Amino acid sequence: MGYDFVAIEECWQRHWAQHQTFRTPNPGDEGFDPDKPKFYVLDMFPYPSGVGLHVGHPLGYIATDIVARYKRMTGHNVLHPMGYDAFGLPAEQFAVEHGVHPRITTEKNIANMTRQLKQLGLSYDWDRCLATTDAGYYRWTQWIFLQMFNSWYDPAGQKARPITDLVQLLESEQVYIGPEGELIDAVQGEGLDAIAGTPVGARKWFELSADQQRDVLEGQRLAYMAEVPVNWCPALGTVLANEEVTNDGRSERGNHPVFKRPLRQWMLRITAYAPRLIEELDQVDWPEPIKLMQRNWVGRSDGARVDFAVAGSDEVITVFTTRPDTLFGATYMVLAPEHPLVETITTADYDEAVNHYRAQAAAKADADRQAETKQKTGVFTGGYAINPVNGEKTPIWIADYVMMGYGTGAIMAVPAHDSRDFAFAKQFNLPIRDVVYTSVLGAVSAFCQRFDQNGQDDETTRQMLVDFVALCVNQSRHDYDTVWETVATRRGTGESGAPGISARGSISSLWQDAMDDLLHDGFAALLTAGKQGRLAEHLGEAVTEPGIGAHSANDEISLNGLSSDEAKRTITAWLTAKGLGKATTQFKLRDWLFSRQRYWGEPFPILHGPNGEIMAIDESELPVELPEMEDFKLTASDDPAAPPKPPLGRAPQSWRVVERDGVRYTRELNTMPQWAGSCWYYLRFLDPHNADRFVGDQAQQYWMTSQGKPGQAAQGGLDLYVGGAEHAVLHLLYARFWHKVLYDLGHVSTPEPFGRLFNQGYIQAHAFTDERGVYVSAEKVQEKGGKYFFEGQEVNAQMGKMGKSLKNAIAPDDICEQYGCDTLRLYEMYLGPLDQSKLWRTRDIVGVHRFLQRLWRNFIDDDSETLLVSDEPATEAIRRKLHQTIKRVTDAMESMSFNVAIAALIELNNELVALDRVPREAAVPMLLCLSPMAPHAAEELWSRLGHDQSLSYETWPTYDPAMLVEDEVQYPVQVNGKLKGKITVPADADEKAIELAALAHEKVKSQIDGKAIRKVIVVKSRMVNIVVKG
RNA sequence: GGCCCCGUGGCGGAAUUGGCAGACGCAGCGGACUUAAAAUCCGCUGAGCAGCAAUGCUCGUGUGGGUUCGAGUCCCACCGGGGCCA
Repeated sequence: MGYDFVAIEECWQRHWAQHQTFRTPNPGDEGFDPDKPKFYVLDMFPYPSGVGLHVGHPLGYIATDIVARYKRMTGHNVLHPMGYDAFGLPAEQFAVEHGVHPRITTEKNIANMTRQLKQLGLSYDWDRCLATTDAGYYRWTQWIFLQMFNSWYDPAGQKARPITDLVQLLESEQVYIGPEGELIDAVQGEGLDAIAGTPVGARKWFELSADQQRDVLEGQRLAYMAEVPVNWCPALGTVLANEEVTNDGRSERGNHPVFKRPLRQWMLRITAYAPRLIEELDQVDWPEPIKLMQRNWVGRSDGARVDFAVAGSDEVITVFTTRPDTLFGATYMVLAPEHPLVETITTADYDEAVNHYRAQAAAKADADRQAETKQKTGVFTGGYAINPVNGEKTPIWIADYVMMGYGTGAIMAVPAHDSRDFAFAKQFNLPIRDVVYTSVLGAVSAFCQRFDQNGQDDETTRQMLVDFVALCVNQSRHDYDTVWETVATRRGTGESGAPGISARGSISSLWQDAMDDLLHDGFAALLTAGKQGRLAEHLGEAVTEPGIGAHSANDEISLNGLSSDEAKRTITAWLTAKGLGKATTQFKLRDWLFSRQRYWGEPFPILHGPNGEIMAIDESELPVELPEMEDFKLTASDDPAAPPKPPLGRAPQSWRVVERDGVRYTRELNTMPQWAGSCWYYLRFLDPHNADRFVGDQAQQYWMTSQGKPGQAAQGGLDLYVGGAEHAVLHLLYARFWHKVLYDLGHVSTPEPFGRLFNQGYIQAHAFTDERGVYVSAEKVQEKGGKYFFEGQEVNAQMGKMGKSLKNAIAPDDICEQYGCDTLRLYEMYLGPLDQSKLWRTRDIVGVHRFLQRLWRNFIDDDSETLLVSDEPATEAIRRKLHQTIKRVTDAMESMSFNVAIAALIELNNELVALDRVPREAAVPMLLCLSPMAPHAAEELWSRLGHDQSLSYETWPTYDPAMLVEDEVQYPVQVNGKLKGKITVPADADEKAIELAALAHEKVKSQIDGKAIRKVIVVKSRMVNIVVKG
């Protein structure tokens, strides 16, 4: 009969289901053991797609399953759930095309995916399975939204607080309202004018009308409505978040064009959390690249706000710059075309040109405006601003490379030290003035100041320049006068170069090349540029590196000679003292656009009143269920100006209109984006059936808080979260934000949700294109002599991430049928390191399948079906191999190097092949070691060994370190680092004995014969190295 | 353009973190069993040179330098592939 994987796998999957082997009790439940440490391991939330899984999907699921099974055997309470992120576009599109309600499609897809997952033998606690589309789930998604709606971010306490707290602060006049509706702390008097008493322009709460009071609160809520420029995608009929738009201004889903247009939409105030989203990354154990991507996305930049007075007016242009050290080099200013001051500043002569340009800019997409390759455009306004550091009149331009959405919508342009400003200045002939020098340019500049060619030939001059620069830079010298003396003297004596320069010819020639770049127009040009402080212009590009300040001084301060960091501090302090500016931190992150014009999403728990007032639905009335509808047609359109029409606008009036106290309200017709449901699902898994609360306190505290036990995420949160790197900024950023809000409001007990994150790589596969470049089904491609053919035609082979779009998907169902899921599990893990992308090759599967067959034959006689396991003790050699294997597998489990664990088990199994009977003392631990990876085969053999219970909760085998120590150790002997021979000495030999043995080795003797032994290095139980000379 | 990650046999990949490079698997070659094939079992398999042979020598982890008694591993520069941001 042999290894009958079909029967075995069916049998054990049924067994686990019937015995609820993997049901995990919560604290307080029957069967819960409070003495065990917890381990929460989770896969990223999958979308139940209609085409089902391909073999790339389960890669992470198999890995987490192995970890879950391993952790159960090492005495942890393991929480390992699975569920579905089931709202989203495809089901809705399917509904449009086929008239099937999205709920039906979704349920069907979920059922299929569950079947596929169960077929892989994954040890999920299926009792905890959930879908974001369940009313019992999205009820709490809506509840969390209300938490945000009813909260504000207290900048003083750096945390979210109930909005009622703010009302109290306002009523008690601890907080005033500023002219722009901003909050002003009455005690601290935030703001420049607030020295004592009520700050200028600030109002008290009672001075406001009810409408004004409402507006102030709306302006503070974490969930708020605002008219903002949004990413509008007419083809999808919906708006998108910044994170859902690609670099080239298209939708991430579907690759449709996206346009900017102003719309009144729901927003989440994620920007309030920008500093914490960066800082608190320090608390989690995540791959460094993902942390980096998050930091970059949040985009903190430290700099200064600087005020430029407009000449001949009271207006002030405020700019933000990260390079206040270059302020003396600001030779013009640029406003975004939309900047509100443009009209005031523009003089009559320039009115027409400015208006024309503004109209042009408005028609362009942001992505086009930012593209650096595009030629710079702009027009002069006729106005001038006063540079606060030197009183210079600088012309004010408008240009579309400056955008209203970033910073203040105005910049000071420093063409010498910013590439975009440089290109613009070149285009419009604006002055370019050096104010920061790198060490090389600093030396060149110093040389130009001191040099007078005086009839000397160019070659000598060039050599002097090279020597001067090389001396200054190589020795980091800034005492230019002394260096100048040296070089000048040397020229007089006819010396070709100082020692240390010419002696190191390569360095000297390096400088020659660098100088040649500067001498492209001859000496006179360089000298003039150097003397005038126009080296950047001479070089032909902006010098953007930090360096040493130059040409930057006024009567009160000087930045000359200061490093860029010192210069920034100095000038910022000066600006602050003068009331002309202030140190400021800015973030790239924008607030999260939270409305979508879709049907298949969570409805907002919000009502709109007849006068535009917003009213939240009471918690007790949740959930707001999606209305039944039959017409899901999208109002997609090619016209960017067409107004968005949410499908819920066609919902029955009985749903849309709600009466409260005699007032008719209409429901919010937008729905939440798909990311909403995945922002907190890991919390619902802790207590999925709780009808009274989004998650019970006890469960939340137990599963989310680290008990400081080995293996747990030290900082709390999930102990292991596994998924693809594509969620680096979207899901992981959004979920951290929600979690922090819940934390601030006291609903969860850790500041971070995911203590440890692991990114699995992709599975790649060959993909094939025909001569038109169209992908053809990889299944039907045949190989002949290194070439590939599809239906007789030769096709091009490529590599790509497995998936539908490349037509190279392979379904796990087929592999399971042919080899069994234990083989599939082993193969996927054996492919290579989990975090790397790797190539799928179906023909390699036989390798691990043979391993399972060989294992089976070692345990069970093929003909008689009898057990080939004996109670005789194992030989010393087998016992050693076993303990080595246990160690290797255990270490590999801890580091998730499952490929190495499998290799170790294959080695052990190969040793057993030679035996007639497998000793029980080896068989038992071997099966336990194998069981996380190939659980069905392991369970079956375990039961054949006479056990009547599943091995899922057996204790993980331990190894005896003494068994790893050999009696005799082989040492490689090197001579001068090269392997020359091997010696075998007793394990307890001391270093002297090892050394003597090594020196006595015949081959070594011949190698060191007649040479002086300088040193012998003996590394205990490693190697010996003999260093000889001569 | 900036930042990050990665380059090891014909292929996927190991290498106790600076200490015998190539574990394990695939593919390939040879042998056993078989009427035959499949399956299975045994052996060989980085390259070059020398030798009938056992074996010996040399080279070898993208390239070039460096640190070190010793480098796949650390540092610098470059080349190539991938990712993120502009």
